[in-house]
Amino acid sequence: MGKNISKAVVKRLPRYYRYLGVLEEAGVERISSGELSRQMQVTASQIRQDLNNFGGFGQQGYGYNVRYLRDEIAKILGLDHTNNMIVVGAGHLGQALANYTKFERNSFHVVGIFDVNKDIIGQKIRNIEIMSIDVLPEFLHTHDVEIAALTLPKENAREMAEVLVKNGIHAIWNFAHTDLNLIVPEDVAVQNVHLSESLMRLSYNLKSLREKNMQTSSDVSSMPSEIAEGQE
Amino acid sequence: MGKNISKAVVKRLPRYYRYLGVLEEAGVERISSGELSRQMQVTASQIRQDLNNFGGFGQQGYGYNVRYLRDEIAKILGLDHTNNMIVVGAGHLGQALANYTKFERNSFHVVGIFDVNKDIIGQKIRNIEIMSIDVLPEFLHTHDVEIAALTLPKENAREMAEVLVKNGIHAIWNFAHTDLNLIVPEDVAVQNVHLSESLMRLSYNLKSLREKNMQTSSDVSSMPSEIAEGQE
DNA sequence: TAGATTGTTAATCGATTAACAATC
DNA sequence: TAGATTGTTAATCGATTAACAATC
Repeated sequence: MGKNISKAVVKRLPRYYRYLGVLEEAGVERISSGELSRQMQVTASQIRQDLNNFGGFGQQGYGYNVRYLRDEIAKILGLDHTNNMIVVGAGHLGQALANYTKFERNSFHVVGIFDVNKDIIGQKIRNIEIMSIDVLPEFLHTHDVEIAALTLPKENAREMAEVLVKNGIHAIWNFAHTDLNLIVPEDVAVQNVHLSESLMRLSYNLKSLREKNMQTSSDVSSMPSEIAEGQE
Repeated sequence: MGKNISKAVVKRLPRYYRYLGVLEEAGVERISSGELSRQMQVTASQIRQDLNNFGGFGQQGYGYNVRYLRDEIAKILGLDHTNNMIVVGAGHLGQALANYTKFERNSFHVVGIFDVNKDIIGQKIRNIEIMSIDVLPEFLHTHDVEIAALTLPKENAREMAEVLVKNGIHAIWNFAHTDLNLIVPEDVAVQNVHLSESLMRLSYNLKSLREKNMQTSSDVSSMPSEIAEGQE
């Protein structure tokens, strides 16, 4: 129990969950690690290793029962009960998150939205009123909130993270372009979504694919094939 | 040239870039790998190894010039020239991306937004008109577009990815809850932002921190200290 | 010059893949 | 039972960290 699961494994779990959902919807009852590995483009070995971190969910000669395995992963991820979430920062991104109804299928329910901007306080997003940051502490003490999505500019994010933690939040979904690790005690989980950084990685990959293509095409045409092979 | 850089390194580059930006704004001229490692909470060794994949940017006995290093990383990431981007899908998330002006500081400019919904076609977001998907191919042939952000429901995402690729897009920023790898040829870069999966990882981490805390607190109180230590 | 710090090689660590005995 | 496929151990691969000679 409580075995330390590597970050790499945790990163892959939601993807397994997604593929199993697609299979279940398609009416597939059982699947082998081999077949799943083909669909997901990973090795069957990795799938079996990953799952066995949490227990033996399969059966020799049969494979895995899709519905059962999916339910087990849901439990592992904490999707077997409602997770209430607040959104702190009602800018465009915060509003988009609050509007995204599909989170609810995965147990995540937005129960409050907060902002400092007086002009938008009182507006409603899907029946959820935008409230003033001033009432946030009281809200947290009177409601059962698991997760806070933080969509503020980086200037205000750290300060707000401290307020959240002080008022009992133990999970921060951080969209601000700053690191909270130094701010937040170690019993608080932080998951970063740094969109700018994701975009930069895309830009890097675009660039390096271009360079690779230019290189290989010129290699083939202008170089003796021996050297071209050597560079491959 | 064209050395294959590991994914792990590419993932860290934008974070270096961010920290160097903060340092430059603060007027810091030079920094050693040791000092940067303290601020970023990584090892100095890793910083030096990472940077040396791309060349020797430092100087023995001095460290790294902040402005110079930042500019070099910008070049590596392709931020030294304008990257035009379109947003395909003008839902809440697509609109949030189009509204996010800070991408521009990093060279990313939204030059078009597309949707199928006739009701919103013609509306403007920051001077950028929402256009019909029907005119997308023509737009791509008459404009210089590097990147397409894909913010459609998963049902339409794959089909649209094919259209984008057919019309010359080589970089897709994928927000749809589906994998495009099988759809897209290998000279097209795909960067996934699966928000639901990120949220699930947060939920997992929250859960496992809770379990760990419960465990250690009960260990200390109820077990002989030898065993408690052994489990630490 | 002496001190500081890089660039780079070598050692360690962890994650992935392969192999196969166990077993349904 | 025979065939299929898991669970798990062992082998390989890659990434991180440590160490230190080179050098500013």
